[in-house]
Amino acid sequence: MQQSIIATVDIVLLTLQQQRLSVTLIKRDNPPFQTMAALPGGYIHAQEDNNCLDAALRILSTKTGIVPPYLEQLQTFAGIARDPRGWSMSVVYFALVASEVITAAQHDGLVVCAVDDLWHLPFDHNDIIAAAVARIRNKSYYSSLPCYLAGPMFTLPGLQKIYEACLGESLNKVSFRRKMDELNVLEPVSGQTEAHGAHRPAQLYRLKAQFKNQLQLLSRGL
Amino acid sequence: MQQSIIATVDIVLLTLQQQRLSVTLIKRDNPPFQTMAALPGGYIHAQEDNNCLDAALRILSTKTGIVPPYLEQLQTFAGIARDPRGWSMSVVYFALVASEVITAAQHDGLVVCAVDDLWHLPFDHNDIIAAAVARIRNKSYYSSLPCYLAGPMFTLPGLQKIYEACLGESLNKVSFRRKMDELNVLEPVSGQTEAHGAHRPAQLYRLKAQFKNQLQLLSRGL
DNA sequence: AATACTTAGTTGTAATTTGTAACTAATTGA
DNA sequence: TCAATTAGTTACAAATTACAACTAAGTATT
Repeated sequence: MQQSIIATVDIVLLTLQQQRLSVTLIKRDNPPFQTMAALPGGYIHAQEDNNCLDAALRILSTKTGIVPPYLEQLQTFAGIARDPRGWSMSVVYFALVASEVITAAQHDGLVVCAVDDLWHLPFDHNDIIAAAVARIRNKSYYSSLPCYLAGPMFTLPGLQKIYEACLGESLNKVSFRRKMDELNVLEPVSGQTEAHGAHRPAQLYRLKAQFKNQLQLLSRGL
Repeated sequence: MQQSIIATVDIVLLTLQQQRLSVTLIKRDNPPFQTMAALPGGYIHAQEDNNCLDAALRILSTKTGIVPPYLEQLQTFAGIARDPRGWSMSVVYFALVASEVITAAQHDGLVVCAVDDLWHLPFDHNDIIAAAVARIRNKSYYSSLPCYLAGPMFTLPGLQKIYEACLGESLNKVSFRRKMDELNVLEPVSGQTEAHGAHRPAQLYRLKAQFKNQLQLLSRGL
């Protein structure tokens, strides 16, 4: 009745490059689709991975060297059609990082591509990325999720641009600031401002300590 | 590197009994936890199940005889601690049905229990049910999801009671009707009303045909 | 048959929320 | 000193939402 199957974890690592929502791909080392760029992924190790989140963190760390501040289970994809070797199953996570983190990761074969410019990818990775983009778009309307695409410090005008890139539409300045205020996840960095050119400098903000690493919350079951 | 694992599918089959959100459990036939009530579940069959949704439908049909009008992937649970036999992984779905459907299903060992009255269940099934309840609570604020807990025909005052049971709070009559109107998923059953006692009878409504079975939409990829 | 009673459904208005424009503030360079 | 540009605030208009009071439709009672 029961049967053994191979389960993998794939991660949609999203970031912002040139104000565009982008996904991180890796050139594949092994067949099938060897040398082609695809989502970072790997097998679940039942001995060492306490759960799928651990597997996602391990794989992401091994293949990219990145520990993301935000990681959330997206969906599990399974079926006969997604892998030429036959029936397969993948638990997919999506992660958010600032682009500097990807730039700093000196791993070989990393490709960052805007999600709107993607070519045809191996497996069902186009579908998976589309699902991840839909999820972040939707959550950007009411959550602080896009903050994890910003660096450790950012200005409100800068953060607004990030939200606009996620949502694909421009936002009203006052409404945006009201929403961020209600979310209550930001704190001003006292005395710190960001000057750039002949203008009034903007106040710098950062995530409050308790929101800096969403992984801590996840491991505590929230 | 890669290793075989056993993957199961569990289903949180929710319904409304005496205006209370309730879950359907089945007495277990086999160890571990033999004879104890737990979520309906079973092994994924890679040959016959095109994807996990198919597996969920097959298991639900086999164990309860029910084909639910609404079925959605909830989350995948994995880890060492959830099963005494060791590391395990389960793709969990949640389904919604009218209570008449469960009453009509003449399968042995079915137990329907209000989610607020649950005792300690085997495996991590309490956690799983809590996640399902959180999902439906949240979605009830903006979606037509609770409609699938009603029978084929229902009145607006009756549907409001269902929404209130899902949300755990009372709703304003005018606001509720406005929301349902905006959702645009209901149609009046012409000339049909439901009389009950010495009062003005209420108009009967039903889901528009295209929303009657959400499974069709899912299999088309929406 | 008139009326009291109860629930269904609608209408009008108050309260709240959201969106916009116009203002003030702060900085640099001419 | 002032023009230019972006940051941030304030005041108000528009839209949405919540509530209360009303009308409608049925049965039971007198």
